[in-house]
Amino acid sequence: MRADELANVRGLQLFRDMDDARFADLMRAAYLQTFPPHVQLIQEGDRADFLFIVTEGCVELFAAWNGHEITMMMVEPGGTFILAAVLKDAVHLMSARTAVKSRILMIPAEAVRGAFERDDAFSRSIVLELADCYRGMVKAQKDLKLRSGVERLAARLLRYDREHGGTGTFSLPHDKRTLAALLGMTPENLSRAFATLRPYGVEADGPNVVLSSVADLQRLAKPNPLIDDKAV
Amino acid sequence: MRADELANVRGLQLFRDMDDARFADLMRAAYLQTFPPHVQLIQEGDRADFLFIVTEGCVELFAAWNGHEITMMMVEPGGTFILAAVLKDAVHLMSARTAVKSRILMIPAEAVRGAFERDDAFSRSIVLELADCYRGMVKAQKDLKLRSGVERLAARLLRYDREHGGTGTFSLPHDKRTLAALLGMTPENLSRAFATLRPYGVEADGPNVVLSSVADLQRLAKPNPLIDDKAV
DNA sequence: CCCGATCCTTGATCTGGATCAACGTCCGGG
DNA sequence: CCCGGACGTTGATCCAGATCAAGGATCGGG
Repeated sequence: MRADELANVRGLQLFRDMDDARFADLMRAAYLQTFPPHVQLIQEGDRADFLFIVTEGCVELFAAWNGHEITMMMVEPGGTFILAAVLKDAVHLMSARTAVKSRILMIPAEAVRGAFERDDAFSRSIVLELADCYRGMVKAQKDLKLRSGVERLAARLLRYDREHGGTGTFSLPHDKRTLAALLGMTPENLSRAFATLRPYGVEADGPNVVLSSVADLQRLAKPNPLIDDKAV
Repeated sequence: MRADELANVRGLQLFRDMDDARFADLMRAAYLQTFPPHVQLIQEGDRADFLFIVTEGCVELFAAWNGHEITMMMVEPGGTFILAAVLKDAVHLMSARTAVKSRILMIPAEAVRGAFERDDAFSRSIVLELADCYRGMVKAQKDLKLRSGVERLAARLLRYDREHGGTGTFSLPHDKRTLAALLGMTPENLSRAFATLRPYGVEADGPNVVLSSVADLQRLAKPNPLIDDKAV
């Protein structure tokens, strides 16, 4: 593991306040591995053997039932996944696969639970991390049930713009097929949604997006911090 | 607070392992109150001032945006809500109202955070409780996105039956209007869904339901522990 | 005992989004 | 340099579920 990667991991909310020695123990037990795109990392229903942390690349969490498949979320660098299952020593509710080539830190579940039992600061950090995960799911649920597809796309574009500094110019973090799945729509409908947003100043050229009339777009998307703000 | 109520609260996952004195402190700071039906307890966007625990009755968590309103979940006796917001000292993402006359234990957020800081066993219990909440949301998301309305109703009926001892006879825990909202459909469509399930042995007479052909219903609902099992 | 309100059901219609199909564009490999 | 496949767009059609409308059933209150 490179020194800068180690520093990045150490700086995550989850590990920030952890005891030095305990953190070193965890890292000693962990594996860092690089995976090519589209490799399945976990399968829903399997026992949770590792806590995963994305250090580079991007991982898709998804779920399937009766032949359908849905995308639950995309995990970006600095993000963790499967924390809840690891702590409960339970079975995965979601599957995971790399979206692109990714570097993933894998910490054995046993080690995580051990640190959770023994390190009080760590167990408190876990609380905050889990609270964030939970609230993220609540927001996703609201987004999905309260807004139409076009509104979801509009709100998402505004969020991406905000996260890129609000310049009105950014490029999509995923390909459109993935973005469609993430927004809970088909690729066809995403395409149509982009077309619908053209009159609202949304110019999409491949992955590059320019928002030339943010005010109009906001009037349509009605962004709400209780749905769209990561930090809230 | 009655002695049996106190014992019930003490027995909850959240408080079970807590230090005796600390638990007494928490209870001393708490208010127990009885509310009539349809009283709004919290408003999304407001600061989280209390952790709520339902001891009797039933509370609906809901969210609104742009004039629509959706039901997020129903909290039954023994259930807690707003834990994540209290711990993060953040704003509510959901509103809450009593569905029926309810007894609610309200613990000041300050006291909860204090206990969380000082009582290691409590902070670990919180982790497990939050993990359950998170996984509950994941399951709800899967249920909603992967199944049709009829399938959701079928799976839900099977779950109610299971929770009532699997006798094939039970009564619905909520009125149909509420059940519809909980399943993410309109009352009209819930009514039609019940009609659709009649050939599968579902006899609904008011709140009373008889499942006369569980196997047929299961073939339709394709229940899956990773969606339908509370305990998983 | 009747009235009005609430809840549920049923029917008719509408619509957002899914599905099916075809086509253009880009890109990597032979 | 050309071919084949992945990806995205657009059009046509279909369907689940929402909406609109109306009619019973039940029940509490005057």
